[in-house]
Amino acid sequence: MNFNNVTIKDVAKAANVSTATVSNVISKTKYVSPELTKRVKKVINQINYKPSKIARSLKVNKTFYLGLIVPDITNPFFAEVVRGAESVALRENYQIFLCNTDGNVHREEKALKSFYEHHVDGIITVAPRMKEADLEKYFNSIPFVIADRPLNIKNYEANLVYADNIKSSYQLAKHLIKKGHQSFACIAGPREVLNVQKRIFGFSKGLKDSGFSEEKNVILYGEFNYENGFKLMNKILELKPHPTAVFALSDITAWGALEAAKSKGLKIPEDIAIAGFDNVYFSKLLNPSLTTIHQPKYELGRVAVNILIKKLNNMKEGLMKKSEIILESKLILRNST
Amino acid sequence: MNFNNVTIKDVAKAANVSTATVSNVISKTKYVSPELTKRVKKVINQINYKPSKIARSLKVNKTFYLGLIVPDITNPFFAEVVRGAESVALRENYQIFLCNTDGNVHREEKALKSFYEHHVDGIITVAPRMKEADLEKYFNSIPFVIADRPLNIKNYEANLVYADNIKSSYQLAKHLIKKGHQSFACIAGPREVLNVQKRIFGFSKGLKDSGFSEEKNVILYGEFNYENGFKLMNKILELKPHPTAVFALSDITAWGALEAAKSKGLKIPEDIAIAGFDNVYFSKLLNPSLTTIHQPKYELGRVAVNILIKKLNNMKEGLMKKSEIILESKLILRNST
DNA sequence: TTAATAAAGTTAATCGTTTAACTAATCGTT
DNA sequence: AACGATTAGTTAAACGATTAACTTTATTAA
Repeated sequence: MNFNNVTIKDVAKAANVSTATVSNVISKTKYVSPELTKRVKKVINQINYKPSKIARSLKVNKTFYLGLIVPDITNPFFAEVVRGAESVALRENYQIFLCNTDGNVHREEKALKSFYEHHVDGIITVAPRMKEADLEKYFNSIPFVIADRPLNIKNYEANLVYADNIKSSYQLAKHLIKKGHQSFACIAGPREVLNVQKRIFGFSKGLKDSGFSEEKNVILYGEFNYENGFKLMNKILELKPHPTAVFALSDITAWGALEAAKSKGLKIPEDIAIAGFDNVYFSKLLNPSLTTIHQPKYELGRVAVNILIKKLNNMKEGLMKKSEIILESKLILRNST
Repeated sequence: MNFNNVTIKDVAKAANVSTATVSNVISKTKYVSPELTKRVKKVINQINYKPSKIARSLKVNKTFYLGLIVPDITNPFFAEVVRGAESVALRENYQIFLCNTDGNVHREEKALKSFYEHHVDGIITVAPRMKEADLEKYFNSIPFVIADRPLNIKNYEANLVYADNIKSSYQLAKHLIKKGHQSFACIAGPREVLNVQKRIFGFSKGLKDSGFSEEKNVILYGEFNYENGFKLMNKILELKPHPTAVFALSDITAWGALEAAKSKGLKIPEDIAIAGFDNVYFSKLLNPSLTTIHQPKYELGRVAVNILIKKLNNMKEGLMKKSEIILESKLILRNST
């Protein structure tokens, strides 16, 4: 690998052909005789010519770049989504631009603008926080897939992928009831997040169907992080008598909750049961291991990019239909409940 | 944001000026009269013109892309490095291409080639596994920073950043000795990794300086992951009598080791002490919390990109000097030892 | 008054590809 | 033999910016 910029003209000159022929040898879009093909290929190897993707992008108006926006790669949930996304992007010869936003709407907008100016072919955004109306502006103007945010598809020409929130939350409620619990709490994420609303909905429905009234379920909202899990669990424990089963709507908040309970000397699951959501890799290593709801994270990334690329390939035919893919989630019973 | 491709020509036509003037208004490289400036800016806003970075890249031969290669973003250690890298890249208006390699040399090469063809301005590679001679080919031909791999700088014109391995490993040995341990084991990473060699070196030196012979320290090599920590800890426990203090050379292997010991019914740190390396966020949440050596991960990423960009800016002046920055690491005592 | 200089724009070449339009040679038919 | 069709290659115009070289007009100095 040398870095002197050899161009297609150098190849053409050395092989004594036109640049068009070199281009055709490389892209195989037109027949070139074996002799010329051989000659050109030989020169390409000799002078180590690598076509400039920048120049190509400019000409054909396609970059093979994908923009990927996530809240925080440090969160193992999103890290796995990214790996999934990357796996199919690489297979299809797309390169990924990554941006972290920490759930900050302003930074989401900045990332989108930047991607736009860099002429990415498409964008996938994971768990975006911006308002639906703002989001809509973008996905109406550039190929776009929204992962992990269950919009009401009826209202939008959007392409969505997310895991089912309701069914498994419902199952979790049933499971906790079967274990004999009578009073419950949820450590939710931010109130406006649709995933949160759906998980709460499923869980509440499970309780209601077993005859528990709404007062039997304390719901506290906050950010999806460890500190918040810790803090809100302490709030819950101040209630007398306190709920005996806690549903944290993400694993990392569940970890915080677990730690808070342990530091107060409570035994888990005997004194209080705790469940999470996501089934992040390390949740099974906790002590006690965490009951949680598995989300197919890698798959989420995979599917998102798949849809996006399918969309890009269909653009010629003018297709840009809406779509909604709901992946299966699954209740995983472990020792914390 | 609309996606009809308005170009500089459209602006020029609408404002009744030349494209050169438009360009000068935007880049401020030449004086343009207030009247024209105003007219041009107005048009730019009206038709929502965004300059094509692709076209610009082609012309000025600079992309403002940076390639970032990491083994696995799912590993919280690398995730933090990436965040650090991103923070300064964004500040300096660079976009980051991300590639995961799972420590696979072949995929490292593929990523490098791909970055090269995409005309990234520079590459930072975190903990690369390829042979030094191969690595050298690349960092001699494209602006390059190697993070988290302590080459012997005397032999190379390389730019390095990594955290000190030796001193803190030495301190850990001393700490374990003070706790009364007499026989030791290391669950190392792959034998050929320089970080591994240095950590082992520091740890061994600590033992030797206190009069322990080499036979008192069992060293087992393997990959840096949870499963391997689990497996090798089981091997260690088969020894009779088994070592009472174990140094796992990364936190995630330490977690595996911890779990293996616990599942055999051993009490930690009473029956066996375990320490890790990295101080990944979640290590303090384990039960017991993990004694470990803190690496400034975010800082590692920050510094790497800083050096790279400094290098890019100095390229005009022909500067491409070697450099080596060793960040401080720090022993963190917790409950597992 | 006039030549030289400076100021404010414009023109057009350029970056490295792709590709439509063209040319020249060959082939097949009648 | 002559015509059109096919084949295999070349030429040159894009793509959308930047920028050196140029033009035109205004300003200055002697």
